[in-house]
Amino acid sequence: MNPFYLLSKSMQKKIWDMKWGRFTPIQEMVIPTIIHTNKDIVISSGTASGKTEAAFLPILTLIESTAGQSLKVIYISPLKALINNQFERIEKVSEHIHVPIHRWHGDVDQGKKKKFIQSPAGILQITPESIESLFVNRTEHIKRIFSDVEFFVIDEIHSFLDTERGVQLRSLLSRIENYCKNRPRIIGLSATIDNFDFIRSWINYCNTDNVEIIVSPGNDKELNYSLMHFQNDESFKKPVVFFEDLRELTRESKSIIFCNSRGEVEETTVFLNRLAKRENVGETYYAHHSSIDKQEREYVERTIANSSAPKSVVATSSLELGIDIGEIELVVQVDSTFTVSSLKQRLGRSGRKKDTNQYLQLYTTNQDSLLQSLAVMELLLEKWVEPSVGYPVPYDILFQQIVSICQEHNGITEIELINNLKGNHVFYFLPTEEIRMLIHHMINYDFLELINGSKELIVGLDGERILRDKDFYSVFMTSEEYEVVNGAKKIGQLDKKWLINEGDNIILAGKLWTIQGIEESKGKVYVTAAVNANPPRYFGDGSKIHSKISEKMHEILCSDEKFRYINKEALNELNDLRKAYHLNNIKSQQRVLWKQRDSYYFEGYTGTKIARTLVWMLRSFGVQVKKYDEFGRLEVTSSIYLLGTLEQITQKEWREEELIAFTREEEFFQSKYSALLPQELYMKMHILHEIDINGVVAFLKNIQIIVITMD
DNA sequence: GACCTGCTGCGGGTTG
Repeated sequence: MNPFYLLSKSMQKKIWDMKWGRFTPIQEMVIPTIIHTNKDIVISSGTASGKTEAAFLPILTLIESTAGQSLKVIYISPLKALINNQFERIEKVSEHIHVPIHRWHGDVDQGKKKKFIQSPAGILQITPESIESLFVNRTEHIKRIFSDVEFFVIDEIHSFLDTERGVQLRSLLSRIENYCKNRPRIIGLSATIDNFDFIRSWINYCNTDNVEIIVSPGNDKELNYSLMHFQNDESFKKPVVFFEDLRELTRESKSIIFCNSRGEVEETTVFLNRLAKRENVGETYYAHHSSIDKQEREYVERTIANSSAPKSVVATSSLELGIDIGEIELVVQVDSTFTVSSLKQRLGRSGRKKDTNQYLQLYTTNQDSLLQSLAVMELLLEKWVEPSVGYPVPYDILFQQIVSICQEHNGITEIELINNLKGNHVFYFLPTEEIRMLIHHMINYDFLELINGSKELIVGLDGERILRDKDFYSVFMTSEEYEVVNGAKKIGQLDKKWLINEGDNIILAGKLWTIQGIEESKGKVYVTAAVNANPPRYFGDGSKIHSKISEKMHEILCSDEKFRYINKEALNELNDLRKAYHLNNIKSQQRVLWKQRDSYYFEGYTGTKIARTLVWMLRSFGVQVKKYDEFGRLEVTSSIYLLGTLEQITQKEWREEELIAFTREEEFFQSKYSALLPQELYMKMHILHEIDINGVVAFLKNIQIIVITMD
């Protein structure tokens, strides 16, 4: 049966009015499943395949007769921008059917929020953090608001699977369920995902069979791609010819140029605009990243979306998720992404229009990046992406949620609290003794307080301090920043860890500035225009590379594959890297230990987690690791023979705890609330997030180590 | 050698 006839009369009329030709394949599959079954559903398909409508046409059909009276659907988005975007899309579909739609996030004004609280109905579009704020600040209303909810729609659900933010969200959904007459169905909208089992249990561990995953048939778009290498100089500066080539490439097309850091975005934007100016073209390249003022960013998004001229945006992963910037013809990636899924997501931003193809240009500017880019691209072509693994033992989020739950209940006994957590979808599996240990720790440190003859728990004084801070609602870490202003105009932000002085020249938002003054108390930096400047530095986490990427890099070193999509300079560099490997006829299951006088270089080419664990194991045997990188390449200077130690590592019975003494401060796990946990629970988090003993042993057993002496 | 994401309520005043 044509899914059209499954929809309500008003939805059918709406589709007529919008002059839709036909449903997309994903819509044809999803509509009957929502209407005819009671299942949770994950809709996995590329951008612009009509996922939102696939979910909302049938949902509106099911709820339209009663949606005027109470809240039926909670739509959750990781981005405020996406809420604003989708608001218009959903409003369009539900125009004439009296289903109210409400937006709720940090930028929505109080009046609108008040109105919703007074008469909650229809659809609520909200962020995880704003759900948290409802539990904390609107406690007396939540029962009334949530009781009739029938659907949770989670947009970009893949972005929640492996993150602390996802743990928080899933906990919040559990807490909402406690107030619902019936358990709401979960509909997830996702880019391509792997590891179906994991996403099923993320949605409903009690009944994974009831989660249907609907994957759209792959698109028939042709992918055009190539890689160009421009070796940087000794001071790691990108050569001018690289920028000239990039200018040439983007002169006639609308493109996104992805860089790996905010500083590179700034540098690239300024350089490209200088080249464009030489051709008497006006501003053509726009910078986009999180430390550029929001208004400026929105201006850039609009300019790119509405421009018919070939303008381009230079961005970090800030433009990776679904923010609408119109049709993009070309995606450029400067140096390798850290994950395959990131490259896939970025490339999906081009060729969205019907009958257009996808164009991807990779640039590399150093040898590692070349090798890594090839590895990532090859894995993408093999259709591999990093599988979801979740966020293990989330005691840090448990800490935050306990504060929030105590606030929600305004007095709860320890037994009730534990029962509540045991019924929570993300905490149920944590041992009761450990939950109790955390609660008692929180009482001891005044995060919680016992009242009513020590029977009931409320938020303690130090808990209040955390709870009343506006920083409470999000669970991810952020760094402190200065606000940069030019007169009354906000330009963006600078990382406080980066030491600046008056008179320094910086690039921000693609423009050059001189720092005129720093007002520490207000956290403000005052700037005026300059003619010459350097990009600022921002500080982030280290990178964790999946084993599969490192292994692929090693495989490429061993092979003599020419890769038809790379230029001559890239092939020359690659052959240069391969020389020693080819000369010694190294095979892909082998790993080389290069010996040079008193130094040993072991090129492990394995994942970052395994590499670090290996380093700690080596240190425990007294081997001094001088340097190591995220691909497991390490340098050792030691009289102890490394080979023997590696052998011993595979034979020993390891306990994770014994590696802790050999871990440097900066190598420990860290998250927003991790420092507030009892030591024992914190170490559990560290162990499960950072240590992989079985991984190291399996890695060492699967490889054959070849010792080569270099002189 | 990184990147991204988010965020009180209330009362009292002014403005459209």
